[in-house]
Formats: sequence, structure tokens, C-alpha cells
Amino acid sequence: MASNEIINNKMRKEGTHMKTVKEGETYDCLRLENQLCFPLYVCAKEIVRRYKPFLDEIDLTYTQYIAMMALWDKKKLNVKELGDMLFLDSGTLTPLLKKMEEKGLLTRTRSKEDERNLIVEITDKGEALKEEAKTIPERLGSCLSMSEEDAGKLYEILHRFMGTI
Amino acid sequence: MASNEIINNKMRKEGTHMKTVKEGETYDCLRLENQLCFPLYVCAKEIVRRYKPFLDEIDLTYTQYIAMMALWDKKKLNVKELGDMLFLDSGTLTPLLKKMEEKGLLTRTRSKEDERNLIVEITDKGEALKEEAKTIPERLGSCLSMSEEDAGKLYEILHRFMGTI
DNA sequence: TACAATTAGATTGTACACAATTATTAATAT
DNA sequence: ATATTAATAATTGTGTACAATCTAATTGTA
Repeated sequence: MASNEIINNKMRKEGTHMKTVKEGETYDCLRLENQLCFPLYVCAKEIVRRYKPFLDEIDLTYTQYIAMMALWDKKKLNVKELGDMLFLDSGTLTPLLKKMEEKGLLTRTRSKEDERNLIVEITDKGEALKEEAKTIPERLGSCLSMSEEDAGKLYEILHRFMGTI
Repeated sequence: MASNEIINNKMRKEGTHMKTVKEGETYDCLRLENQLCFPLYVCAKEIVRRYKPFLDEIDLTYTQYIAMMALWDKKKLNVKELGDMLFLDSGTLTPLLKKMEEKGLLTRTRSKEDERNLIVEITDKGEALKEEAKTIPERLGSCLSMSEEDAGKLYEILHRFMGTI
């Protein structure tokens, strides 16, 4: 059964938000509180917003932060590989990486073997930033106030869905 | 316990992605695959992307779609109330509502009682769009391929978190 | 070996998001 | 009654996102 129907059925069973039987049956699926995507969209924005004060301290935006995570891990990769890891395309990454290059966090060089590839490599300064960033996840977690169980379950469900992208 | 630690502990228990004991203990929290925010951010973008073909049919963006949902429900409200419902501020809403007004979906009028308030009211054309939109949730659900259980659990966890915003 | 198809990035254009600031109006506190 | 404060939108500036298009390099193939 499709996920939207579950949510709608769940709402109907609880007897909430129904105006008339007919209107409820036909349009309840168009109510904000019955959406699955809307809270996902809201929660994602909210958590990025909560990262901001911590990321400001090390002068990174959230997108730059996840790009650094990829680089702390891989050290060197091309734009395509980075895009696959972050689920971002060149339209987003090109200007982002140029800014990060200006900040001295990485270098951008065309590959000798295949000139189509742009190699992105972390610098010493980029590596050093890891030391400053390492306290962020714990400090963020402390201000999220989500139970251990919810966090684990959420992680599990989202990763299952990401596998289908 | 903070949610990030749970994820990290979980990862450690599973023995994945550890390089050395020291490095694992110190930096595992900075690995993309140990983040809770990252999959949330990716999944939210992905679902909005999957809405696009359906929303293109009725010439709405995702943000305009959730604004219409609020209007289909409330018929008339001011920008502040709309912002509270959608978790968006006037910087996002002002240009969005102007575009929707141009499309004839709503009207924007200053309140007589309190000139600070801008009243946003749905038009007949806006109401009529509901009829075209009503099949979207089901059609979207069909292409999400998320289990009934996951969808319900996800809905529950996200709403619990939204309650803390 | 020409040449079509593919691939990787960059560019362009549109649409958010949101912080910070400003302008207007309303409420309130002397 | 006036000065102060608060509330509400609008504006400005920065930073994503992503579709569509373009260019250059590489690969596959007849």
C-alpha cells in the first residue's frame, strides 16, 4: 500500500480533521498535517538551522561541511564522485568548491589522465579544520532533544529510503 | 543520551568504518554515514524532486503547493500565520505570494483593522486547483516505495521532533 | 580512422531559504 | 499627548538546489 494512504487512513481512523464524510474522503490527502514530505522538509531545514551557530565558528555553511566530511574521508576525488556521495550536481558543487578553494580548504586540478575530470584534493588547512569540527556532532546532538530510540529508528528508515534513490 | 552518540555507538558496535581505535573514537562522528541530519537533508530533497513531475502538471512549485494546502484549509490568513504554518519567513513568502497572486490563485490585501497585516485569501481559481491536485498524494505515494510501517513510524518521529521547534 | 555517442564539468536561469535591516503601523507607558 | 517599544511585512544580500544547455574530452564502432 502506498505510504500516503497509510497516513490518510491513520488520520481517518483517529477521526481528526474531517469536515464532512465526502470532503474528508476526497481532500484529506491535501491537508498539511497528513503529509509525510512536509515534516521531512521542515525537520531537515530545522536541523541545518541548528547547525549554523556551530558551523559559523569554523566559517562553513552546511553544504560546505558535508563536502568537508567527504574530503576528510577520501582526501582526493573528482566532482562526479563527490556529487554521488553528497547527492548534489555540478551546478551546486562548482561554485561551492570554488569558494572552498579560495578559503584554502582544497585544491582543484584537472586530471592528467582524463582532462574531463576535475580532481578535488584536501589541503593541510582543510585537514586541520577537522580538529576544530570534531566537537560539533556532540554539541549539536545535545540541542536536538531526540530520544535514542527515535534517532536510531529515523536513521534506519532514512537509510533504507536512500537506498532506493 | 544525545542522538549523535547513539548513531556513533551503533556504528562502533557494528564495527564498521573504523580505521584505528584512536581515529575511530575521535573522528567517527564526522563521517557522513554516521550523520542523522545528512540523510534527512537528502531524503527531503529527493521527495520534493519526485513531486516535481506531478506539480508541473498544475504549474506549482513544491513551496507553492504547501502554501496552497494551507489556503485550501484556512481560506484566509495573514503572512505571519502562513509563515507559522509552513515554517517560512516573509523573505521567502513575500515573493512567493506575489507570484501566486499574479497567477490568480490568491489575493493580497492590507487588513483594515490593522494595517500591518497583509491578508492572503484564496480565489475561486485557487479553490478550483484543489480538484486537479487531489490525485497527487496517491500518485506520489505509489512511486515512493516506502513500507506502511516505515511511513507511519517516520511520520510519528518527525511530528514529535516538530513539536520541539 | 572518421564520427556518433557518452561523459564530466561549467554555465545559465529560476526558485527557494534565511539572516539582517528597514519601514510602517500599533500598542504602551509615562 | 508623546515617546518608546513591539509587531508585521518588505527588502537586501548570500548561499544553495537543480533543470537545461553548452563545451570539451574520451570512447565505441562501423
